[in-house]
Amino acid sequence: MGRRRQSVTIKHVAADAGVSLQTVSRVINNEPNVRPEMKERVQASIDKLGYVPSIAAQRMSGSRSYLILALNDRERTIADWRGRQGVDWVDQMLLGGMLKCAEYGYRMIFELVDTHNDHVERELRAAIAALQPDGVILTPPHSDNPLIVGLLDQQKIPFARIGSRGGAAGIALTMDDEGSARRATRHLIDLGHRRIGFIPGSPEYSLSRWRVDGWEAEMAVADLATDGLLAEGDFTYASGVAAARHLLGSANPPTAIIASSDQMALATLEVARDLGIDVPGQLSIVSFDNTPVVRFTQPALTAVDQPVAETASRAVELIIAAQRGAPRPTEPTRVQGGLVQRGSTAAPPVAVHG
Amino acid sequence: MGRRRQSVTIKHVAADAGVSLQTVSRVINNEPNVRPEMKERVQASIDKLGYVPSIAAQRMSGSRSYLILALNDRERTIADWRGRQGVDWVDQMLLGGMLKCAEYGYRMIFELVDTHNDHVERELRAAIAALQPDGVILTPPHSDNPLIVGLLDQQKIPFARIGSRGGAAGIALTMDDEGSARRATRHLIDLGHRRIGFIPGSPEYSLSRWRVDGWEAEMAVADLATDGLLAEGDFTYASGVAAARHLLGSANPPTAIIASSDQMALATLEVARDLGIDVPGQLSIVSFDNTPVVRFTQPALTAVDQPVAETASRAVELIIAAQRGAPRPTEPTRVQGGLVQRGSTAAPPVAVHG
DNA sequence: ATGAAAGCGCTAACAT
DNA sequence: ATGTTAGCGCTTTCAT
Repeated sequence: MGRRRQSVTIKHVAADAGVSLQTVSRVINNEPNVRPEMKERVQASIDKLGYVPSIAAQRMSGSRSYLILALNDRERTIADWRGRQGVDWVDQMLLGGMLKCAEYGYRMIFELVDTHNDHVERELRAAIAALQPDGVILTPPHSDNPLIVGLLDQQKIPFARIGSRGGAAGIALTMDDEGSARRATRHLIDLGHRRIGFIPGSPEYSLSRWRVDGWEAEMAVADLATDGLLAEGDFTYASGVAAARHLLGSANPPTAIIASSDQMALATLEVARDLGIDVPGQLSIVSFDNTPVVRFTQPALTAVDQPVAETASRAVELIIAAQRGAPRPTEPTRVQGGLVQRGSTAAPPVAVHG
Repeated sequence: MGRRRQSVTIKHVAADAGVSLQTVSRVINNEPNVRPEMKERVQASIDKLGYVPSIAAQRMSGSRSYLILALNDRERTIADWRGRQGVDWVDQMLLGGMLKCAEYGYRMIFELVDTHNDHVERELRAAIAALQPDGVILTPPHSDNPLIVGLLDQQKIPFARIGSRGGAAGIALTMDDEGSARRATRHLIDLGHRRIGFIPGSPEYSLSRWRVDGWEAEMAVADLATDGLLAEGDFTYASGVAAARHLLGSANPPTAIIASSDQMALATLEVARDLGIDVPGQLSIVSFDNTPVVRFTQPALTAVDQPVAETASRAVELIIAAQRGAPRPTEPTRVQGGLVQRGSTAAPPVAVHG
């Protein structure tokens, strides 16, 4: 295919309005030092000609690229897509991030990078060199990858770290994991549960720990023991099966289980079914994520809703603000999720004796 | 934030290798007229310095942008995201399209455009002017929108039309809707069904008609009547409820229903439950899409799997080929889907008499 | 087979 | 408040 040239350029607008290129540029970028009447005249020409600045040219002259790069873990994301378990993390990121970008005239470009690869840094460097994004959004586990964080910091590219409490660099945002875990625990305690088990996520994710912290804190407040109630998990269905078997097969099993992912909650439900344990009659289950499928199980699962879209949206806003010179927030932005109550939680079975 | 300059440019590489900019450019673009030894030397410098060409600069000088624009319907896509019904169309497009793009060094940018808006053309023009994409992927209903198709054709941008049989312009790809409908119908006929109802999708989508065609054709082959068996639908749950009520409430109701979307199939299942009709004992259901949730219903739904990822992948390949001068395919590319059999289909109830 | 020069569309820096 | 100039990083001419 032949070369494609811009049909309407800043030159055309300048000629049409009878002003210099610079004035047009000033109008486009909302810069000061343009008389209102001048601005109007230029805007009229822009509208008339249907002029839209070329992002490539803008970027070339040292300005913004109007591109925000969203980085997700390759392995996990592809597994989610292929698995077709209805994991809608990416959709929700697009919903929040892309739409917010559009409001500001930015675009979001999605990129997969493998955290466990030796080439992470090279991959990221390549993406940055090729696209010259104005900002980067990191999701777990990238958010706490020192190689990635260090590179971005060094290159002075504003970046958001979703699911991280941050540190010296970047803009940290969390979905209030500790608070969510506390609310889930509180919900179960309020229903009368005393023995509440917890299946954590992969230790590679900081948020896994925070959720455990939340559960422990709320249990402590209610003066409830947690011994033998913390299983092991890594977000996957398989790990959920093992964890649920472990918890439910113990001498003094819990009457409620909080799982750090829908997949593990689904696994817990399945294990309970296998063991002839009625949900929610004999066992209550709360899950994390609230992906679409949890509404279709029998019973539907009570779940912590992760505000992914809202968080992505905030990340975009914060990046654009940073790009415009806003100071780096000192505290992590905490976007609070909700607890959606469904059929999997109820009062515990009546104790036979004290 | 200050201006961000490319850290390693073609100049650095040229200096390091001791050649002209031009030679480096030739190596990058795999152009002829470079001695192998020269090429090696340049490549060594590129690797050493970690050089990656700036897409913006490449685009500026009249070359490719390495950007492919995927256009989805705004209203529908946002509704899917917000609805959180597990519609994973976007995920599957990314899975197929993005990964294929990556293979060729391209990026996919996702954009929402409102087909029903008077400004479609302006919106699209703006996106094209801003991004200068090397190709565009259209999904229904954009694929058959004459305004969009016309604009793209006129601008000589290679574009794929998913879910369209095409016409004078663009590269048409279908998911073999007619064939899939035939296979679904055949599956039910083989089980012994004679009265098979059909709930079509929105008439705004050409593929809705093709599916009806497939069903009618297969019914005709088996010498079965279709009178009173075609309902009305528009893909939504609500329309599915109305259609299912209509079909199941008729004097001579079908023993099987094919729904053109999972949502309508879900609705049919719900209506059957309300009416005390056992699935699959008294009624078989086949759905279209095979989104994640259909595995979690009771019973799980037999479904036509739409090869979205594969189709997006093919679209990218065809666009890149076109961009490199390949002739436009004369026939639509047909990517065949599969029929996933689950618990919602079985033999019809035994007839009381003839 | 290689190099030099011109220019893509835009903005930063410097005039006026 | 507006205009002029230079140059971003690269590819396309057009030399050699």
